[in-house]
Amino acid sequence: MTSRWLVKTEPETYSFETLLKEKRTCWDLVRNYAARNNLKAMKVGDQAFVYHSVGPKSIVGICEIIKEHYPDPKAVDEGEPPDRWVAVDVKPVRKIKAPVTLAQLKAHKTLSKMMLVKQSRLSVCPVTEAEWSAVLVLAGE
DNA sequence: GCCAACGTTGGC
DNA sequence: GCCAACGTTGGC
Repeated sequence: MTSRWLVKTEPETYSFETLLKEKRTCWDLVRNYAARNNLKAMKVGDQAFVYHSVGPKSIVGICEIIKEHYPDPKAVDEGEPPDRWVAVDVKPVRKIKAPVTLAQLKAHKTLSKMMLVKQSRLSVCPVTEAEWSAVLVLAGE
């Protein structure tokens, strides 16, 4: 049973375009327990929307989990216990046809209830199957 | 740049 | 273990 997710990133730090170029990356630096728990629940093969949290705030693409959670190396470098913060590895799947903005999500009956909208501070959040397909519709797919 | 909402910390 | 104070984040 695969699940759907949404991960946020600041395009200046790490954009979806960079992921497309690099082909895979370590999704690290999550420092929030709720988000961390979501990372831990991710399985290989799960897909996630990639959301740019600055600039035009919008969902821009899809990535896939290729390695399940392991200790975040940067957190360990900083002296954190290895079981505290985790990272996963992801690869890009594709760019979506048209980015879906936060404003669009808020205006949508189903998507306005998304955890991304409700709990804006959560950087890794689950997406339901219904939300997943509704976003793709807005993306023109 | 401001302010509201949320998370985390620390004192009791 | 609770709650107030503080710090940080994110939307506008």
